[in-house]
Amino acid sequence: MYHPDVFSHYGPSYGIRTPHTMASAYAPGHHEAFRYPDLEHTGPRFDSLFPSLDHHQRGLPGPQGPALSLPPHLGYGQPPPQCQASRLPGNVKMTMENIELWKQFNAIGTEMILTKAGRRMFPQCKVRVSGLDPHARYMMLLDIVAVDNTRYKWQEKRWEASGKAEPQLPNRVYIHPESPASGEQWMKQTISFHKIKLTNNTLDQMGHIILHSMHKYQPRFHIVQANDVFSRRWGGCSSFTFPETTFVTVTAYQNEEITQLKISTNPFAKGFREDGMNHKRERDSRMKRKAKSPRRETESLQSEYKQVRLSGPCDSTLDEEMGVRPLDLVMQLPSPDCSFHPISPPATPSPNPPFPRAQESQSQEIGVPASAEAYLQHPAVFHGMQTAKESNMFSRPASDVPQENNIGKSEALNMAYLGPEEPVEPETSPSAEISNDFRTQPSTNYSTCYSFDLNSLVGHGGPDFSSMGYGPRMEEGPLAVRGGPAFPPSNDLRFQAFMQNSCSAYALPFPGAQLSRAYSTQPASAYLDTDKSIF
DNA sequence: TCCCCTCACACTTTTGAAGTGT
DNA sequence: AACACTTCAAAAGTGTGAGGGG
Repeated sequence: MYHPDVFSHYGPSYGIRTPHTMASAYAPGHHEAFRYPDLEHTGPRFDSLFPSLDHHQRGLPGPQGPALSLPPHLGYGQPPPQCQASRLPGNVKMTMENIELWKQFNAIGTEMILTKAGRRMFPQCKVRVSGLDPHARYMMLLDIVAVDNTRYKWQEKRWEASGKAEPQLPNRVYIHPESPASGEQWMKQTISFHKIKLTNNTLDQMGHIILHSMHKYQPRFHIVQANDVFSRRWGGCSSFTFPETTFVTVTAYQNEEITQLKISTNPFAKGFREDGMNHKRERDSRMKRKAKSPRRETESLQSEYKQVRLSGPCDSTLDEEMGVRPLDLVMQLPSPDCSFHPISPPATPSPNPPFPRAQESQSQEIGVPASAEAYLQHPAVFHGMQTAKESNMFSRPASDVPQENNIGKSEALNMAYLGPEEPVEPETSPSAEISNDFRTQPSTNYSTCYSFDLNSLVGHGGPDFSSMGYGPRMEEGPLAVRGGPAFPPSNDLRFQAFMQNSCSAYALPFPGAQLSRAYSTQPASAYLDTDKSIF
């Protein structure tokens, strides 16, 4: 599990702390929350964020309040608080491109492998969106949240609850590498999140998504209107989940059916198919021959290999892409209806069974993009880099910010759960100023990562934080670090996944490796302490 | 003893640099 | 010289199964 000591390289105030008492707002049996005292003492700063919630419901309590879990409104148990950004218009829809494949897996009980180095998801998350403004720019985010507070075990050929879940890990958010792109671009192609990797390595520095093994999770997709990834202005956001994409994390497959389905549908596992060279039968006979005569084995292998290649092994990539499935693995599935189904209340946690067979097959828009909101407010926290207090170094004092932006939030929250089909509020024109900029909301911790313009970063010697209201003005120095590599004055860029995903896409002058080196050789505090003249 | 995790392995696909042709 | 296409080696993505730790 986490220990503050092992995260020291993230800086002194990076706080993964020992779990404290459970938030009283959570129902009994819910997860044990991490507490972030830095945030707990924020007091009324957060009040305006959730005007329609009573204090005890907010999960963002004052000093005497219940424990705050961070991410504060992840997942299960209670409705997450309303996102401060407006929702995207109601006609924004998302469909899962390979939903049939997901359904096949879900019918059995999807398992996803976790490895230390990170393992890709299969099936992959491929979505399509519609209803976006073709000219506006959007970012696509994905995060993975625990579905319930239960740890599972594989027993008697089924998943059974085996106790309470491990404390939640800091939620990492994957930003699609093509973000931001115009609505037109997003809508004309399948959006694939295939590069996401899952790990059980709590010390992971590669930016992979950290999950616990033997737990149940679900991916969430977020569409955020933003002109660029560093923009200070964020427009509306909408979030979506697909019930079929729920999975249990494992370090080795438990369910033989899942293994076989993965082998038959994942091109990389082709070698383990009946006709594959890595099939058990092949391997066994190879081992026997090898034991007899190593040299002849090699020759025989080569000839076999040629034959297989010439005869053309079965290509299940085609199966997947053409919608053709191995007959023996097709399960009885609920009728596909992937139409958009906005605004569903969060499901009541039901630890068992982990995979209800007849789930609705609609995407569910999370009217409230729970952790996405928290992410946008405290991205670095989600990346395991710093506490909100730390990220608050560049935040404007709450008192400096007008309060009127919260008008209408109460209605928005109610609508999010009561389910009107109409958009919460009219969307601003893409070319117009995005008025609902929750980064300028009171009580918001401004992101140090995305909160300056790329132009200022590249062309003008670095951002002017003071003019942005993010903190002390950096008088000197563009990007060059004295005696070290250049990098933008944003400690959040230490999030390597972001760096890797963003550098090429945004043509940052700092390759991921360079940034990695820069950050790995400097304690986080060095980047945060302006006295040390890093910038 | 059991459960879960890690690692090395053999196989496959993907990626990108180098070479070749137009 | 520039571009498009092909080739090929390296890198990366798979499940397996032995072995180890708690």
